[in-house]
Amino acid sequence: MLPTDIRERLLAVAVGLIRKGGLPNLTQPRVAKAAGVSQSHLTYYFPTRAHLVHAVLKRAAERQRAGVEATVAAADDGVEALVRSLATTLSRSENTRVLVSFVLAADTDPAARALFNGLVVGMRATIAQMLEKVGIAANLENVAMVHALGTGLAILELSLGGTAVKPNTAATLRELFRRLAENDPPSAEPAGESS
Amino acid sequence: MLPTDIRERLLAVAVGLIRKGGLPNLTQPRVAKAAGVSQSHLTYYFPTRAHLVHAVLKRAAERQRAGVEATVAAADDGVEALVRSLATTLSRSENTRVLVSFVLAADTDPAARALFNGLVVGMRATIAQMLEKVGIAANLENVAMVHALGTGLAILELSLGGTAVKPNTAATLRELFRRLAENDPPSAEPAGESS
DNA sequence: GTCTATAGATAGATAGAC
DNA sequence: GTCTATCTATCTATAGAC
Repeated sequence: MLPTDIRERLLAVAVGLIRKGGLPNLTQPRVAKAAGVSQSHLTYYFPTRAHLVHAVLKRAAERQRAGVEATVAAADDGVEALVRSLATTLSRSENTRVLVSFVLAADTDPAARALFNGLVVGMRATIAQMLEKVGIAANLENVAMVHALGTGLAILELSLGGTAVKPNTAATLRELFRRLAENDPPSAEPAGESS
Repeated sequence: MLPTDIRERLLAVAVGLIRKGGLPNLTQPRVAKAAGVSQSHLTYYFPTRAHLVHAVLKRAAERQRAGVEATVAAADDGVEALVRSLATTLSRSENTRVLVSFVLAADTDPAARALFNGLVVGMRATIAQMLEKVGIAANLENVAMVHALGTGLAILELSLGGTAVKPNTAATLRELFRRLAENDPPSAEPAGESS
């Protein structure tokens, strides 16, 4: 019941709206109504929609990271457990709607882009931990590959789910991990790679 | 100057709006204005916004496919040429905004989902051609992997472009192709692979 | 801090003349 | 086929009382 209690509830409600209907679903009237306050009271905490979106995405990013971090634990039980846990996380539409919201916001708002930046840095760190746990080199190339593949799979799951061409997320992840594990460390050419 | 001339112009204008500002940028007043017709005349051709979106995405999908198919030609010059061509295509924000528009529309509209379905089928066929040209097995696993990775890279380019954490799209593609080329065909279990 | 009320903008859609 | 005009709904934002 702190003074910030309502602010917290507003954020929680707003994150829920994004998770259920994406960024287009995040409107001030809807947030206010779902939180049980007047619309102008929402404005009291978040003067403009941009403020609201920024705060909500920040909050959503934390939740998103927590979700992926939870799957790190699964890596303790080996690659197959990790694959399954990851596939489950990537298949959740709610999570991907948050991702897409970031993409939309980042495309038009530099502040949102910076936020997404931070989320990505965190994601990469988490992915690096995963790879180490299952004995795959956690270098930049491998982390980038897993990150990009995971991103793509999540997007495809969201927009193809329930159709005939729906991606086999678990199988694709399994394949990638197999190849990353089998290969020698990505051998740089004679001169070596800089970045 | 066919009777369908204006309809075509409307579609062309609408695709441009999506490529420049994504689906949120596609509004009826804007399409009508940019095409130089009245808003109600737009309605004459596309009675509702859903009709418009459907027609526009269909048109955009053709353009999208054509873009990726153009990169197939690059595969004739070897993997490195293909990698560069692909990376360029995936880095174009305009192309990715079309992709994101499909994702958004598909998430709420079954008709859009079906359209995206068709686009994906075409994409996969094109990717299979690419792989064959550069001597990589064009099986389902490899095609799915390239498709998902490309999708993820495009998304990350759009939302991280110009930042410190921007993905190295070409390098990541190169890495994947290297690994796909090196590995033996994804050995199926004893029984062999069916489809 | 919290509200009611409302202004101002824009979008989607319809009516009806030419 | 093409237009003007308008209706309705929704959203963002502000004013001002308590």
